[in-house]
Amino acid sequence: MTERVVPPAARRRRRPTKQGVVLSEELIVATALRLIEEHGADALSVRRLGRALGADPSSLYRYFRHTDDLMLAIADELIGRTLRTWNPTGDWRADLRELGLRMHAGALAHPRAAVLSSYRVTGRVHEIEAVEAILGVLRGAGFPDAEAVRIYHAFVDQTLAFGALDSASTALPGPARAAEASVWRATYARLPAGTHPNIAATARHLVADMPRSSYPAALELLLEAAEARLTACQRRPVAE
Amino acid sequence: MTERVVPPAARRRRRPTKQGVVLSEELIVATALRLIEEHGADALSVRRLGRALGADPSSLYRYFRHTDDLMLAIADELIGRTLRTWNPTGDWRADLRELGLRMHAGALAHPRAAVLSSYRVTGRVHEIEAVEAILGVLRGAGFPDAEAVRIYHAFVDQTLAFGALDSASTALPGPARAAEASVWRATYARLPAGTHPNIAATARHLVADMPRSSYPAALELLLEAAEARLTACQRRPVAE
DNA sequence: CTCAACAGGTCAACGCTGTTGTCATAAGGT
DNA sequence: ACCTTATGACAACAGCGTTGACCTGTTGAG
Repeated sequence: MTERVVPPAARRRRRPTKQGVVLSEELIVATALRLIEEHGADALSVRRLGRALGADPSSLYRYFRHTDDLMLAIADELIGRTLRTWNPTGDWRADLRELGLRMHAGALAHPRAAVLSSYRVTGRVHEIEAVEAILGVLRGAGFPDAEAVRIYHAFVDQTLAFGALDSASTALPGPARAAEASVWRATYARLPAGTHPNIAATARHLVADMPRSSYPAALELLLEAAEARLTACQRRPVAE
Repeated sequence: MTERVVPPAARRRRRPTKQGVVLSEELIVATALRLIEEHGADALSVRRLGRALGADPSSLYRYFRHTDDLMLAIADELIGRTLRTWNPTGDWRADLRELGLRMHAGALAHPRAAVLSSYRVTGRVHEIEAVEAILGVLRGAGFPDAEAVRIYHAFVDQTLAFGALDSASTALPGPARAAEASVWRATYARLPAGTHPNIAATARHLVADMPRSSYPAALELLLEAAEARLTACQRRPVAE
């Protein structure tokens, strides 16, 4: 088969579909995001997307080689949107905290897309910008290269992983979600101290803490550990 | 439609399939796990599972209402297996590290089940046992109750989140997964220092580090931060 | 020892999915 | 104004989860 997809730069003939829509990579991604948000992750299929766009499903294969390509484009768009609203101040810890919380919030704002795209490495422009920026913050703070990459990796994966996890629970169908929320009060808080001493002793804290996301706390722990390593590095510098 | 699924307790007539197999919930779950292990996550479909069992696909609907039900049964089995092989030694840091790595490995071994079950609070026996055990480790180490719950929450969510994240990437269809692995070498490592100085400077480390899971590193960071907090608490005890 | 009830296996069909080979046509460069 | 070809449309394929209807072997009661 001859290559079906034409690189965006080479596209010139903007021929409308039967229903009068002029397709483009941007329009397709935007429509996909809208579909996901409005009707759930399951609503995203090539056929439904085609219908929503007013085009034949097979037309999309002129823009994306397969559905996976489309997912990567969606993921990159999400990264771009988040990055655009972030302006670092120079304080590495504050900057990373801010970016982490922003990415997490961004994921929660598009739960279904976040779940689908969190685990992809896109290699696209927005992602590259993000990598460059975060590495810049860490190296600027004085982390040696190897350590900077290690912290970067843990930071990014932690943020994406929690984003997907928390998105997944907010995306649960209504009743199931309510049931989950009450388990801590209804089940755990009632366990007798005799059989479950540790749960019983901390029940109050569990009920208060567990229904909320632990991402902020986990992020803080990561930043604390990173700072400790930084001072350790600076006290006794390592050869790279 | 009258209810198709009969509760396991009520099952009595063990009628063999045409190919002579006697079905059961246990056999179905075991076969599903075997399928996933032997032929990858994509190999698990109702039809393939039926074929592997020597039964008509629709027979499975006598045991599970839908595929999700089956996935949850598989997940429950996994939790059980993981807990059963963990025996704490008394060293809180080593014990948490061991449990975290075990849970993560368990998730990776059965990616599909992990992705589906990571964000659910079941409130079932195995889960309760795990909560009690982890809280016991932390409180035994000397963490005050509130801090113990905070650490527990971050620890568990981080483990589940990374388990799901890493599972999701291993569950990618073959070609997509290979593509991801090569992005760091093919795209990132080739960016010029002029436009992307930080990526260029750390390219070597990125290529080496990024294709691997960052969970072990993230876990270590969490444990380090926890230890720091513990010594801080012990130096200046807080009123609870 | 017989026999009716019914649990549980089977069959066929529905509508959905991603994907591709082929064809038609209008846009753009010349 | 023409010719090329980019790009949209169509039809078809195999595979998916799921369900309603049907058939049959097992079972416990009489």
